[in-house]
Amino acid sequence: MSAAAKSQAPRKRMPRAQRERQMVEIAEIVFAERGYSAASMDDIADRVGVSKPMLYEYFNSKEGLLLACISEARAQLRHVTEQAVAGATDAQDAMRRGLQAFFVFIRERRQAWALVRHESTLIGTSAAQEIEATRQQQTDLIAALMTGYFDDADAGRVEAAAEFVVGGCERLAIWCERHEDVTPEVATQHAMDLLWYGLERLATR
Amino acid sequence: MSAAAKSQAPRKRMPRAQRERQMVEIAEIVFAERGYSAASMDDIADRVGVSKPMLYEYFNSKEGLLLACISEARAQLRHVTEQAVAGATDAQDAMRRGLQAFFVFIRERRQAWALVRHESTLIGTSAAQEIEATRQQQTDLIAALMTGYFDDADAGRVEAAAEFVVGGCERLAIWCERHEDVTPEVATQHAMDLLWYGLERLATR
DNA sequence: AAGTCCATCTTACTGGGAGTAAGTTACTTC
DNA sequence: GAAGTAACTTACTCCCAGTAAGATGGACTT
Repeated sequence: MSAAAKSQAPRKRMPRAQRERQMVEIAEIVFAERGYSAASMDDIADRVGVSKPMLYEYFNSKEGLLLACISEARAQLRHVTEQAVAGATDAQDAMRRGLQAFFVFIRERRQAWALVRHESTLIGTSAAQEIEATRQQQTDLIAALMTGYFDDADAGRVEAAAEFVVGGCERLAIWCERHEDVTPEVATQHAMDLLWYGLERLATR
Repeated sequence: MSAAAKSQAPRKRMPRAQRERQMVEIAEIVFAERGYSAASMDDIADRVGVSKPMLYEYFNSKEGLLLACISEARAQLRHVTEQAVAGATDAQDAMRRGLQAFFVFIRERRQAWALVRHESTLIGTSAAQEIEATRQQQTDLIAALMTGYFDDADAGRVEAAAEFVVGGCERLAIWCERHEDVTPEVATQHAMDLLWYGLERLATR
């Protein structure tokens, strides 16, 4: 065995929970850098320093592993957004804080965000559902916020608006990635400008 | 060979262009119904009534075939949107017509739309680029429309708004799929309401 | 009408990665 | 220190994307 063994610590055993966390952590990196289908379970297993059947023991399938990664990211996103909105004084403030939290999150956790962005291949599978559930979570948060702060009783309209906001922010976040100079603050400002006052005031004819 | 042979016409030869069209048509169906990764090239080849290497001869790879499907859909979307916006009288009218064309398109061409929705697996690959290019196309159309009709000289703001609109509409379209009763007209109305006048007028505190 | 050319098409394979069966090792507990 | 079990491994199978090499039929020439 070579003298310069990379992590030749004789492969310690570790409790399931800890190993799972480690696997998810590394899988997130590999999925994000190679893409879901190009990533191989053998590769992930190697990097974790464990054999492939362990991954299957804990996550059942490649998709199950992806799912765990997405769930993790989703929980974090939920947490930061709820925290941010909690102290808001009015509707505009709440919206601004929520948007800001989102844009900060996706900048700080690019890899996790990439998992959601580079949607799964898997129509009708649980991973696709999990990604949709993440959006649903954000949509619900926004819809609840609107229902709390706004007068409009039309549920359809509130839902539609919430969906629109989620989709718009997702796109805007991707746009931000192409423009290094656009900070979360600027992104938030753009979104608020549009969302709050609309396009009408810009129209000249 | 069975008497009830499904399409036992002795497998006619046909010119490349025509065969390609047929392949794309069938691939679109199979990708949409099975999902990209679950769809197999053997299956597609069978349904076309041709052997697998023909698919590779014409499209080089599975991803190449997907790419052809997406390009096709993209061209169609571009066409209907441009046609719709062409006769507009003012900014609001242009936006409304464009949105309407989009929502009609995705209702009428669900399969094609599903290809774009169920994003590829393939980070950094040409199929992912092609999907992004489709969004870019729509973003550019909207940005051009805004630049033509609005006063705002800030390019960043116009781009951000266009991105937001594209993302919002994409989400709204998916929301529509879950609500059979939401017609393209209603979807357009929701989008216009939000986009044009913003949320401010709804806020009560 | 027979020969030549090449686009269309086929059979029969390789390689790689997802998923698994069955067995092995180290830690805990009595 | 023996038993029991959680953590782990080796060594496979099978499926599917992609390919090498060759067969076939139609169009065009002479």
